This record gives sequence, C-alpha cells and structure tokens, in this order.
Amino acid sequence: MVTMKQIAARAGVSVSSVSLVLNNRDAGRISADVASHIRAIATDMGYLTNRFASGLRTNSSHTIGLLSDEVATTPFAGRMIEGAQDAARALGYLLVMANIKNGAKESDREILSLRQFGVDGFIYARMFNQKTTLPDSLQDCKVVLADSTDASGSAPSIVPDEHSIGYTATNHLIEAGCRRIAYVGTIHNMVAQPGRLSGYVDALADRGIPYDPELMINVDTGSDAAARMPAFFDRHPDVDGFFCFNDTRAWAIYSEAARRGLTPGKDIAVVGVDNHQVIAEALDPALSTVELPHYEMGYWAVGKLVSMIEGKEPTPFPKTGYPVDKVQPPPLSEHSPQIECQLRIKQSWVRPKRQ
Amino acid sequence: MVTMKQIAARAGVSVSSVSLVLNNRDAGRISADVASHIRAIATDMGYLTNRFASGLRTNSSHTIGLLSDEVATTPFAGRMIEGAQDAARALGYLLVMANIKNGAKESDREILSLRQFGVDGFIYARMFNQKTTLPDSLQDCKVVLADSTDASGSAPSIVPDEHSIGYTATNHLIEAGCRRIAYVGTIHNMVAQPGRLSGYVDALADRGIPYDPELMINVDTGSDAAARMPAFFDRHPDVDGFFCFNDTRAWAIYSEAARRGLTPGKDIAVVGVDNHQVIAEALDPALSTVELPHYEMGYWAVGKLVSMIEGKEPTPFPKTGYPVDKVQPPPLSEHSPQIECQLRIKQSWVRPKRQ
DNA sequence: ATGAAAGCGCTAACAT
DNA sequence: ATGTTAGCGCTTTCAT
Repeated sequence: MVTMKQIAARAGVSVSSVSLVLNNRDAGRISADVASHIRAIATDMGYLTNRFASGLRTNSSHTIGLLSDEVATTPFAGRMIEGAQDAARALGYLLVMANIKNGAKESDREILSLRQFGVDGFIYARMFNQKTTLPDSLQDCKVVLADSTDASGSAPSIVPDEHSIGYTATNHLIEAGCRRIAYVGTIHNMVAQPGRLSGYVDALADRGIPYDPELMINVDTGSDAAARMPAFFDRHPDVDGFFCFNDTRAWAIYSEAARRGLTPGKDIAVVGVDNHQVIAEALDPALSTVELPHYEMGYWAVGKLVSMIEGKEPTPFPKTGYPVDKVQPPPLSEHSPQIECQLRIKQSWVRPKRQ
Repeated sequence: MVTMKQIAARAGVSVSSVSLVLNNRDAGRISADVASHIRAIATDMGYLTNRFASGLRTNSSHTIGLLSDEVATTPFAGRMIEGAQDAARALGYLLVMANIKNGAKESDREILSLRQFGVDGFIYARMFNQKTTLPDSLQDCKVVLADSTDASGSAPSIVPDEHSIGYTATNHLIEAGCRRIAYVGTIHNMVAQPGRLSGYVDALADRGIPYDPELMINVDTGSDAAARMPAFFDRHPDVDGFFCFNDTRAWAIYSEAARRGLTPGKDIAVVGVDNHQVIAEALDPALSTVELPHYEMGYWAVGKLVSMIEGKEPTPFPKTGYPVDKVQPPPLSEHSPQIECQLRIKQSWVRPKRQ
C-alpha cells in the first residue's frame, strides 16, 4: 500500500505538502507546479488514502449510514438505495446500510456499531410516508428522514407530494377519456391518503367532472379489494377509470374485469401508485403507474445530510444517473425542512373505451 | 469517547494489559482478577473500541462487503441481505452493501473504495442462479458467491438446489390431487431450468404419472405467458395443475383462468417458484410458492467468508433469527466449494378440483 | 504477570 | 511556500 511518505520521498517534498495537495487544501499554500507534480506521482503510484489513519486523526470517515425499517427488504427500497448511493458516490461518501426495526432494542446495537464505525450521519428511511419518532441512539446525531417526517419536527426530511400524485393520476385518467373515476383507497390511517384524495377531488373539479363519493372505495389489503370488487362493479357498471392508492389493488380490479370480459387499457383504465414496482413491470404492462419518487428522496436526503455534515449548501437534485424525467428541484429553505418531491408518470399507455 | 488509556488509568494498570483483556487475549497472561476488574471498568465506562485506531494498526476492519448486481434493487434481495446481516452481526462483523453492475467499469471504483475502506472480504451476490466471472478488482480478495457459481471454479459459492425445488413443487401438486400438471418454464438459458425440470419429471415418475412433453410450455416474460395461455388452455382443457418457473407466470394463468370461470385453489392448483415474493403475499394468497432460500444463502455465505478470513471452521447454518423451517445444514467440504441449499414450502394451501 | 515504548499513516498547528 | 513535529488510540514487541 502506497503512503504519503513514499510519495513525499519520490517528489522530494514533505508529507504535509502531500497531504495538503491530496486533500485539495493547497490553494495559495503550495505552488502550482509542485502540486501538479505531487498529484502526478500520486496517481502514478496508485495512491489511495488510508481511511483508518485519516479517520483516526479527524474522527470522521466520510461514511453515512442508511437506516431503514425493512426498507432493504421491500421492493421499492431499491430505488431509494440507488439514489442515496449515487449521491453518496458523487459527494465522495460511502453508504453503509443497516436494517433496523423501529422501536426495537436491537436496533440501538446496530446504530451504535455504526457510530463506533465513525459514520458521519444517518439517513432514516421508512417504508411509506409516516411520522416517525427517532430512536434515542440517534439523538445527538446528524439525521435526515426519507419518506417520513420527524414527529419532533427537528430533523429535516423528504416526503412525496401526495396531492400531486392524486392530481396527476386522476388527470391522467381524465385525459385518457374517463368520466366515472373510482378512488380505490385504504381503510388505514395513512399519511398519504388525504393528500392523494384531495388531489383526486381537485383534478375532477378542475375538469368539471362531478365528484361522486359513491365512487370512493377504501379497502384493507389486496385480497380485501378482490373480495369487494364484484359488488362494486355491480353497483357502478358505468365506472371507466380507477385510481388505486397502490398497485396491489390493481390486480383485484384486473381479475374482476377479466371475469366480466373487460380489458384494462381498452374498456377500463387503471392508474396505480407504484408501491410494488415489480407488479407493473412483471405482470401488467397495461397498468399505468404513478411512481413514488424514491430515487429522488434517497438522493436528496444524502445531499442534505452531507450539507449538514460539511456545513455547506445542500447539493441540488440529481442530474445524471437514474433516468429522472420530470423531476424539479424542490424549493429548499432553512425554515421548512420538510420538502416535497415532484412525481412523474412512468408509463402513459391508457386507452379507455367505455365512455 | 472513552479510551483504553482512561480505563488503564482508572484500573491502575497499563494500556497493554487493557488491550490484552479487552481483546480476550489474556489467557494465562493477565491474572483473572485484574482481568475481570478491567472488564468491569470497561463496561461501566461504556467503552467502545475505536475502529480507526485498531484498523490502522491491524489493517483489518471486521467488515465485509456485500456486492450485488442490483440485488438490493430487487424484491427477493431483502431476504439474502437479512441473512447476511444476521450472520455478520452474530460473528461480530459489519456488513457494508454496494450495488455494482456486472462487467461495468464503475463497479471497480466501488469495489476499490470498499477495499480502501478495509473490508476483510466480499460476498458477491447475483439476482438469479448463474455462472459468474468475478471482476478483476476482486481478484486477490477473499470472495464467496451467493446464488451464483464462479466460472473459474476457485471461489466458494452457494446456490439453491434446483432439482429439489422442481421435485417438491410437483410433488406438492400431486398430493393436492393434480394429475395433469403443466410445466411453465422459461425460454431463456437459465441455470435453474434443467434442474427444476428434472425435478418435475422425477416427481411425476415417482408417483406413476406419465410425463407428457406437451404439457411443458416455455415462455419469455410474464406478458408472453399471458399471450400464450388462452391457446394452452384450449389445447389442454384437462390440465389441473401448474408448476411455474417463477411466480410472475402465475398471474398469466390466473387471468386466463378467471376468463374461463376457473378459480385457482379450487378448480386448478398453481405452484410458483418465489421470485417476487410480493406477488404471492400481496396479490394472491391462494398461490402456493416454493421459496428460494435467499436468507440461508446470505447467512451461509457470510459464515463461509468469515471462516476464510479468520482461518477457522465455517459457522453452521442459522439457528435463530429468520424462521427457517426445513433447512438442513448443507454438507461442507474443502473440495466441493459449491454447496446446495435445501428449500422449503412456504404455503401449502392448494386444493384442486378438476381431477 | 505486567509495563514501556515504538509506530501504524495521516492531519494540523506551528515553525521557517 | 514548504518543512517540522506532535499526536490520534490502538497493537505488539521486548523488557522486567
């Protein structure tokens, strides 16, 4: 392993000069040609900084921990991890992930071992938009929440713009020609529900389509949806569009439609919020999905965290990497740590017929 | 942060004694009461070893890297990560994950940065059972492959027992009363296919059911399956069971069945290999799945890797943690690094009627 | 059985 | 603009 000492020897300078240059702290302290000489030798010898040594000295590791309650275990986690990792890489940080269970004792151990490891800060990511109380073991750490807001209001966080999601999805159905649009929501008390519903209502209003509360059906699980779909179709034979709180509900609609000889994408249109990306991609190319901005949340959270660590301005939203279509940088402000994401329509293949 | 020096001061001994004791190297070198005194003080003061300092000295970090080509991005990855993390924790290691793209240049950067970070070894995990050529940047590292075998044959690896999977699934259908069982496979050249198919054939043979090649249908994707199901049902109206290479195919069968007024779990039985666990859980409680042993592969891989790092015996299979049903420790041998896993049936609710 | 001391590679305060 | 120097906290060799 090549050290600064070796480079210093070959360059005929002192280690401190090498250190200064290799850490880009040589502005006006080291002459330009000496600096470039050092740099040349370093790359030539294949120098890699010894993280142990620098960490020992500075007590920081350029590492951030991604904590998630089962995020790494759920499908949509992947996007968030990708985003976080891309941002971390871009900023020169290493991303270390750990699964924790919210509220569990063993989580503290995991967090402690990461702190012992010298992580400079944490992303606390959750499975779906919800309020979160941070564990004690994170109390005096730099933390950014993702897909969640801090119950105490002290940590910055990023969540999807649920109203936009509801509005966009509904508008999408309207533009596809739907006029009787069902809202297939959840019976659970989810943060996302009111926002998506109000987006749905507003979209209808903006297009002059009457809002019919009868067309709202809140279900428990996917199989509950399946159980209740036959009656719903019976009651509302004129329904031509479905906005699903999440895409597992789409399957229930599809089966029932199949049973009635209706073809989604032709006779009815379905848009689902993309909780289980696999489903849309693997099972049902006709399903139009509104994708939750997990990549963007992960990316932004890391940028924000690094800005807190280094005391700099937050990094902007991703420009490269994952194909980000209509993502706009959210407004950043000191006083509103809770930022909203824009969303994007992933696929717009919807052609309803029964109008 | 409490250091060994502080402990030494409070205990009235030297740092070397403290180091010896706290690393459990005090056998016959430090008197028992001094040792216990030191330990007491250490826990009292809440001592945590400074990983930078010890790493700087020993050049090892008690960290292992989990590399995956998009594993963290796919649903079934979660189980493997959980297994790996449980094993790592049990053995006192920290698991650091990184996404890489097999064969991509940027992957080398990622790997390099992990090596720079002092990881002691790597798990190289893939999305499905396949031969893998390790990247150059991993050449002189300790590596264990998971859900994959090393093309060069030098690195140990663990893969599912595909024959057992096919046999168990088929047998399951037979016991549920099926007599005309379709094999819905893949047109792609997958390592798993021959094994699963031979398991299917053997199970039929063992139960005296004739093997009919006409009942084998290999498809491309889930939507290809959907496109071809109507004709398949027309050709074979007597089929009463389906073994699906993976569970995305199940959806195609379900839709077509719905169209024909057949109910899965009642009129026909379906077993799928669980590639997208979500599907079975979220969409279809009637689908019987054969679960790929991702947790076990992750757990075993880490145990094996640590044994290579520390030069000890490999750790056995998990005893606690994730509910592992019928998992048997695989035969371990120096000369057969490629180990097979046992599988388990996740859910056995299958009641076919049309016999 | 225990302690003293050197040094891992780096950073940063202080000299020059 | 560049060099000297003193550690960061730990492990480990060598004395005692």
